[in-house]
Amino acid sequence: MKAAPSQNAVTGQSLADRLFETLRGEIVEGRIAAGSKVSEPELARRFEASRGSLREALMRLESLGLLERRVNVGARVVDLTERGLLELYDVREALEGMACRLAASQRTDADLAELRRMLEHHEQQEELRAGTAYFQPEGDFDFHFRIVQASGNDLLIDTLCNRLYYRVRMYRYQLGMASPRAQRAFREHSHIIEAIEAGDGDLAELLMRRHIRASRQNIENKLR
Amino acid sequence: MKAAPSQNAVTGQSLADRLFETLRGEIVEGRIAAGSKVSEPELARRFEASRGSLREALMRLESLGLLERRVNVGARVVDLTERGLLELYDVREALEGMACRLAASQRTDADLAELRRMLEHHEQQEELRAGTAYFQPEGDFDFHFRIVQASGNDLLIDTLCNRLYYRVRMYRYQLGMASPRAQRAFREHSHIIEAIEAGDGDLAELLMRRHIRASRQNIENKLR
DNA sequence: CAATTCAGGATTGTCGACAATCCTGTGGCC
DNA sequence: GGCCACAGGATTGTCGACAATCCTGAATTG
Repeated sequence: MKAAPSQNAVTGQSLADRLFETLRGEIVEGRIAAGSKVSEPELARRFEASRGSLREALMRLESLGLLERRVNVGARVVDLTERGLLELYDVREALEGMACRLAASQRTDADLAELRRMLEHHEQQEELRAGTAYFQPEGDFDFHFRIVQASGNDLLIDTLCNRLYYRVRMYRYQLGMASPRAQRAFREHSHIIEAIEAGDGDLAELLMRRHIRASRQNIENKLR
Repeated sequence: MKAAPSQNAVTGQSLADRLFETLRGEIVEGRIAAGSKVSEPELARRFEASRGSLREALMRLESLGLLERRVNVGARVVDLTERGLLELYDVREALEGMACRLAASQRTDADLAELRRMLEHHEQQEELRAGTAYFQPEGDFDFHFRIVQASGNDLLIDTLCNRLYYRVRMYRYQLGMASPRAQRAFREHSHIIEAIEAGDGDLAELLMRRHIRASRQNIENKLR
């Protein structure tokens, strides 16, 4: 009989991994305020972990772009700026446009079925709250997430899903961008998937870029 | 008089920073072979540093995509695959195309002067070795680097220059892609800069995407 | 002889302590 | 009153050691 295994062996991830995920959630949801300074000893006490493991988590958060660290000074949560948000939209437009193009040329039956199923699910939820101006952020998120997965490009998937999307969610949570574009966005999603089904990469990319650019324009107008 | 300051204060970077940069160079240039396992104690002895500082460097290399780490197993240098190289091209096509579009709309006199100066410099070097099939990798690199800088989008700049380009250089060094596209690439560069000067974002993006796609096609043909 | 078990060695994950550096506020000086 | 120097406290960077985990290969068994 082996000794009681640590949490490490059970979950297949290290303590630093768990700290990283926990802190990532708190930063994204704003429980740790944007722009605020984070103290290593304070967090180490709070999570009852050593500073070493915590530093590892902080370093990963830095590589995610959620934290900024300066030598001998410490780490701060990035602050949410209008410029940063618009920059995010431009990069997403480029990458998700490419994801659509690739998804259209490399599509599999499984991907298409998944996309169709998701769209029907969203349609259902959409009808339930028809008329409300509230936009389902998770539904929109699902859509973009699945499209990127269907691109089959691991580098693209990693860049968007493991890096940029956390920043996207951070802006969504904290600037609370409820969008009145619900119905229009849904139709746009539908058209994008149709283009992917048809294997029309050019059109799929064009529609996705328009979709994201419209969302960006919407935000830009609201901020002024 | 203060005590002798550590290297830290002199260069404004930590020991882990220097280890990171050194190791990054060795991986990019292949002195640490692609696909090989890296041992923390071994490198710690070699650089006469503690394992802690070295682990920090390794973690940054992981976030650069040059290393893959698995819990309780260790780190390996990523291996160079045809698929990975082609994925890189697709992502670059999307991002650098957008960089061109942004550079065309946000161009400054300083950026334009810099681009022009660089182009003339390349032209000079080009004539010196006219006829040779050898393609100046650094010149091409300069070009793409400067264009991205001129985009003014910090997220885009960071993603390309501080992440993807190290992988690009790793493939260039180790798969030694001397390209016979020298003259054609130079003309393409020239046309892209003209479009940026004219403020034509659509054209600038189109030309850059074609430029990168042609390079990708060239590599794809050579590999088969 | 092949497959399996299980110890030994090596490596990674985690921790606490020390030294170097930075920020703060207090005192002195012009 | 304003500016500068400077000490105190706190924080970060670095290090070595211990514990948990994984890989290797030899012994065992069918």
